[in-house]
Amino acid sequence: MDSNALFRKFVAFTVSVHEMTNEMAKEVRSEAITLVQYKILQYIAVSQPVTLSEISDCMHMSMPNTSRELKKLSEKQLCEKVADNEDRRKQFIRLSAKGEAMMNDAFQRIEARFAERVGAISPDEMKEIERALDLLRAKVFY
Amino acid sequence: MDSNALFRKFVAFTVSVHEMTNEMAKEVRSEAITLVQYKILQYIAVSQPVTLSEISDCMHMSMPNTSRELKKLSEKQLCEKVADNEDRRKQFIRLSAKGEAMMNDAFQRIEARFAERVGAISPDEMKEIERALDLLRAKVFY
DNA sequence: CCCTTTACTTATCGATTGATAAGTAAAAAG
DNA sequence: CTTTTTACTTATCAATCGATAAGTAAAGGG
Repeated sequence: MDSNALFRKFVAFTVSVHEMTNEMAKEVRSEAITLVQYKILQYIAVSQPVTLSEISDCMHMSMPNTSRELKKLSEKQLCEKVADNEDRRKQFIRLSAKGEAMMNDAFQRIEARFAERVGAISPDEMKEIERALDLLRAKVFY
Repeated sequence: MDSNALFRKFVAFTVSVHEMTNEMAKEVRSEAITLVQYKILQYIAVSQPVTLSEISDCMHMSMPNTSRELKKLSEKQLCEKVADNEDRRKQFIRLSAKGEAMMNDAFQRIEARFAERVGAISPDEMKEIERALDLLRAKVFY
């Protein structure tokens, strides 16, 4: 297998990942928030505490737009901003209790779909999948 | 490792995939098209020929919106619709020569970034990555 | 042959989004 | 101690997008 064929496989793979995650996000997200806001909450949930700049970088949104969306999420009481005492320009952003509840609910529902999809897998298979995720994250999607 | 930990890893993984692919799409896509249109072209490139319904399903867009975006892409002469002789309600959608050229250019640039990222890998590592992609596609992202 | 379903189109409308300009306040650099 | 840079905010505006209603034309089923 040459490098070009591997690359084609990589592209097709990313298309599949997008298809599946978008499907899950659609099923799972509350109607109180938009898809963009859901993705921001998901990122915060996975990486908290985060700064606004980090969200902006990771989501590839401009700072003004990130700030606006975060304001909306704060107004909906789904996340909180805590000033950094070391550097008062910065703020650490975390999910609020309500945000945690919403995301836990969403994650549980995705997890149910994930479990259903992965099926009754053996511990060996689980390890295999885990190793594959680790490998790709380390070498490709870092 | 329990199933929940694997699930968390899965979520973090999908966030990474999104981050990387969005970054690449931003770098690579022509300003003549929107991000949504770029993703549609990418899907067509990987799966052609496709029907409008398939694009609609895979991209999780409604048929009217898919039809509209496809019309825009046709007007830009980036894709073509060919009626199916078996079932004249259907149409097969393909990239036009211009669309192929645009996507080949985009893919080449992504491939360069991919190669840079994967680095000078050994054939063994390449096989490992390939197997990981295959495994995850078969068991998780199908 | 009619009725229903499938595949797709056209049109409309409000909400979300992205881009940009301009500003604040704190930290770091000179 | 002034200047610059960093981190973030506020405001504005057009473009895009998602959702919905209504329609066409071909295929399939009874």
